Amino acid sequence: MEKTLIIIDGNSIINRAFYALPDMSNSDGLKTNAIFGFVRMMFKIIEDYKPTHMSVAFDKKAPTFRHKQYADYKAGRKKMPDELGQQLEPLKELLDKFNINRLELEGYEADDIIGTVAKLGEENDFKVYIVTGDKDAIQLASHKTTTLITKKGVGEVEEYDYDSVVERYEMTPTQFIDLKGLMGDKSDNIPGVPGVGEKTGIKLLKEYSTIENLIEHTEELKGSIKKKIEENKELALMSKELATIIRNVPIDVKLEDLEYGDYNKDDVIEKFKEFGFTSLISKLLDMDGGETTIKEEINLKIQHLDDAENFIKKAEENGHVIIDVIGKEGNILDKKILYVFLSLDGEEIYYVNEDELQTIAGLLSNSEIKKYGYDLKEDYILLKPYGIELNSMNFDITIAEYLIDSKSSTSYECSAIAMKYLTRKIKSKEDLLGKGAKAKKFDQIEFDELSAYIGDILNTVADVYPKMEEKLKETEMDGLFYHVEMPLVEVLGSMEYTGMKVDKDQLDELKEKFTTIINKLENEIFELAGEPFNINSPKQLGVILFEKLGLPVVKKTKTGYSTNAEVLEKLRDKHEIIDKITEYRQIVKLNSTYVEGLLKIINPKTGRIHSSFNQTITTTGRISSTEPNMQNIPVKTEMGRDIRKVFVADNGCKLVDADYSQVELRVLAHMSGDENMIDAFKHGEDIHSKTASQIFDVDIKDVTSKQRIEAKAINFGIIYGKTDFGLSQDLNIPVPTAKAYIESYFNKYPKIKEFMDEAVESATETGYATTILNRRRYIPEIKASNFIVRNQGKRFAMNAPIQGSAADIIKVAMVNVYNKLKENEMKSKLILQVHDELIVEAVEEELEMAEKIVREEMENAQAMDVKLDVDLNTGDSWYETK
DNA sequence: TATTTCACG
DNA sequence: ACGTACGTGAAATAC
Repeated sequence: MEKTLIIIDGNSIINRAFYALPDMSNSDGLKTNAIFGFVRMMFKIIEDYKPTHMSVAFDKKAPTFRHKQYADYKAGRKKMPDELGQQLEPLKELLDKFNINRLELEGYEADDIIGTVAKLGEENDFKVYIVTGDKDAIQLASHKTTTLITKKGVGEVEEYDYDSVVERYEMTPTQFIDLKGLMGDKSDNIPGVPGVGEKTGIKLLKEYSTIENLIEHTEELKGSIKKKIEENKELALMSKELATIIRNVPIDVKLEDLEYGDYNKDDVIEKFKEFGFTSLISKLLDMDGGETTIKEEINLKIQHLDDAENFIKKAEENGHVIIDVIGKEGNILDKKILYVFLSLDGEEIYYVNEDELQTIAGLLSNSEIKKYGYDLKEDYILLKPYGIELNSMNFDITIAEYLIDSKSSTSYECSAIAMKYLTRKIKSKEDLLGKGAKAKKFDQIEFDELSAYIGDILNTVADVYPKMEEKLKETEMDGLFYHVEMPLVEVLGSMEYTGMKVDKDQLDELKEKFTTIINKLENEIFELAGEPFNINSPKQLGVILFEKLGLPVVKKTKTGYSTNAEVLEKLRDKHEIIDKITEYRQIVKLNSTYVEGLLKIINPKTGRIHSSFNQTITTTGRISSTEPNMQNIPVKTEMGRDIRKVFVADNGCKLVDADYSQVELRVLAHMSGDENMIDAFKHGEDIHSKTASQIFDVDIKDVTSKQRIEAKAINFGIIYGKTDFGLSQDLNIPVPTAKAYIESYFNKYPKIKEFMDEAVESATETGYATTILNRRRYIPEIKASNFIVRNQGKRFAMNAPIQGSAADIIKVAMVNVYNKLKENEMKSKLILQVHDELIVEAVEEELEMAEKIVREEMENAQAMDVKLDVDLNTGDSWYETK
C-alpha cells in the first residue's frame, strides 16, 4: 500500500482557525476556538487523505537564521494576541495524546522543517501532503508532494501539485521562489525589487526562468525594468534566498517516528472534555484508528408491555419509572399518541400503543411513582387530551442540564447529553428524522428504528440522571431543581395546554383598520419620495432618504445606512416623509407581527392561543415564550395597547393580572442590604422619586418630573451596569454630569456599590454569578484579555444575580399559585407569565379566592428584607387589567 | 441563513 | 485607549 505522509504547518493553521472561528471558551475560561478549528480541519484532512504518517511543525519563538541574514525579516509583524497564544500549549498537549509527531527546531521556521520532512518523504516514495494557509509552501509542490492551502477560513483546501501549479500559473513550483524574490512579500517584510509586482515578475520569469538567469541577461531588457533590475540585483538575490524554504535542516527525524493511528482515544476524549468539544468526541469515535474502551453497543431489550399490572407493581417497588411519550405532530389538543415507552432500568424497555393507554393510566397518574425523562413537558401535554395527568414529574434531564450550564454549547439534544455525560454515541433527532423540508415525522419511521431511538433516550436518562443529580448537589442547585424547576414543568405544560382566549372578530377588525392606514401612508410616502419603493427594505429606504432626498447620514450599519427609529427621530425635522415612515413602521409592525401573526396561530379547536413556554433558553433563568411570543405583546403605545383588547377571558371568567412592583430593584435592595434603599421600600416610597431626591439633594416632595425620569433611568441603568457614557446618551446630558449622578447614586446607596464590586470580584474568582436560589450563570467573558469583552463580562456579573433572582422568585410564585389552585380543586387556571406578571383566568364564582391566592403567593414567594409588592387588576380583557 | 428592526420585561 | 445597558422572539428583506 502506498504510504501517505501529511505535514501540517501548526502555526499557520491555528492562526487561520483563530481568526475564522467565533470566540469560544471552556468552563475554566480557556479560549478554545483556534484549537477547535485546528482539530476540525485536521479531522477533515485525515478523512479525505487517509494518512499513514503525520507530523505537525511549529515555529520556535527564537529568531531564525533568516533574521540573522536580514535584520528586518518579518519586522512589523503584529504580536500574537493572548487569546491565541494561550491555546498553543493545550493544542500541543492534545497532539501528544493523538500520538502525532510534533517538530520544532530553534533557528528554523516551520516551513523549513516541512520542506525537509517532505523531502525525506519523497525520497522514500511517500505520497506527501503539506497543509498550510501560507501560499509560500506552493514552492514545495512536486509530482510527489501536494500542497493543500486552506481557503474560506479553515473549512476547505485547495490542492497544488506540480501539474496544477504549472497549469494555473504557467510556472513551476520552484519558480515561485524567484517570483517572491522579485516581487517581495509584505507580510514577511521581504523587500524584492522595488517597482516589480506580480505581473511584471511573472512576465520576466516566463522569459528567463530564474532570477540568476535574468541577471545574466539584463542587457536584453528595456527601459525602466532594465534599470530596476540592474540597480537591485543584490536585493533580488537576497530576497530569493530569504524566500527559499530550506530542505536540509539538521533535524533528527525518522519516518517511522511519524506513523499515525496508534493512540488511545480515551485519552483524547479526556482532552476534548476538558476543552468542551462534545461534538468532536462523536466524530472521533467514528474515525479509523485509535483504541478506546468505550462500548458502542448497548443491549436494549425492547418489547411490548404484555403484563401491565406486573410492571406497575415493579414500578411501585422501584419508586420511579423512565418514560417517553411519542406523538404525531398536530394540534396541541389532539396530537395523537403513537406509543408510550417505559423502563425501570433503561435496558429493558416496554411500550404500549395508543389504544392500550388505559392499562398504564394508573401508573402515569400515580403520584407515588416518580417520572424521569427527557422533555417531560411534551409528554405531559400529549397525555392531557386522553384525560391522563402525568403526575410526579421528578427528573427531566433537559432541565437538569440547563441548570448545570445555562448556556451549554451542546444544546439540550439528548444525543449531546449522552455524549457529554456518558461518551455514548446515540442517534440525534435529526439523524432519525432528517432535517429541513424533507424531515420525516415519527409516524413515518419504521417501528424498529423508532423504538431503538427511543430506547437510547430512556437508556441515556437512566445512566445520566445519577451523574446530574450529583452535579446539582455539588453546586447546591438541587433545591432549586427539585422544588422550583421540576414542579414548574407541570405548570408550564398546563399553561400551554390551557392557552388564552382570543377574540378573532376584533382581530379581523384591527386588520382591516391597519390595512387601510398602511395603504394610505404608503401612498403618501411614495408621493413624498417621488417614486414607489419597498418601505420595509432598510436598503431601499436608505437609498431614498440619504441619496435621493439627500438627508444627512446619522449612523451606519455594517451593510449600509441605518434607518432605525433612533435615526429617524433625529431626522424628523428635516423632511416630512420621516414622520410618515415612523408611523408606517409602527403600524406595519403591529399588523404583521401581532394582528396577522396571532390570526395565523389561533387554535381552530379552542379559539385560544397556546404559546410554548420554554424553560431552557435564557442564560439568566427567565422563561421564554414562542409561537407566539406572549411576552412582547405591545403595551407602551396607545395603538399597540389596543392589541391587548383581543386577549379576553372565557365566558363566565375574568382575567386576574398581577404584577410585581419594582421587583428587580427590591431584589437589589435585599441582596445588597443597602439600608437606605430598603428603607425607601419599607416606607412605601416611590423609588424613583426617592432616588431623585437623593441624587439631586431635594426633598422628596419637591422632585420634578424631569428629575424623576432621570432617576428612573439611573435606577434601571444600575441594574444593567450602565456606564456614565451610556447614561449621558440616554438623558442627553454631558458625560461628566452623568458621572456625577452615578457617583452621587453610589454615595447615597453605598451598599449597592459594594454589592456590584463584590459581584464582579466573585465572578472573576469563581467564573460564575449566582442568584438567591443558587442558580448559576457561567461568565467566561470576565477573564477575557480584551477590554470590551471583559467589561461585558462584568456587566453580566452585575446583572445576572438581579435578573436571575427575580426569575427565581416569580417561578416560585407560579408553582405555589398553581398548586394552591389545584389543591382547592378550582377551575381557575394560571395561563400566562410575563417576567414580573402573572395572569390567571378565573371563573367568576372563584374570583375572590383566585385574587387572594395570586396576591398571597406572589407576595410570599421569597422572604426578603424588602417585602414584595403586587399590583393586581381584574378585567374582561388583558387591556382592561392595566 | 444573516441582517435589521422592533415588540416586551 | 478601547466602547459604552441586561434578557428575549418574530417578521421582512437580501444574500
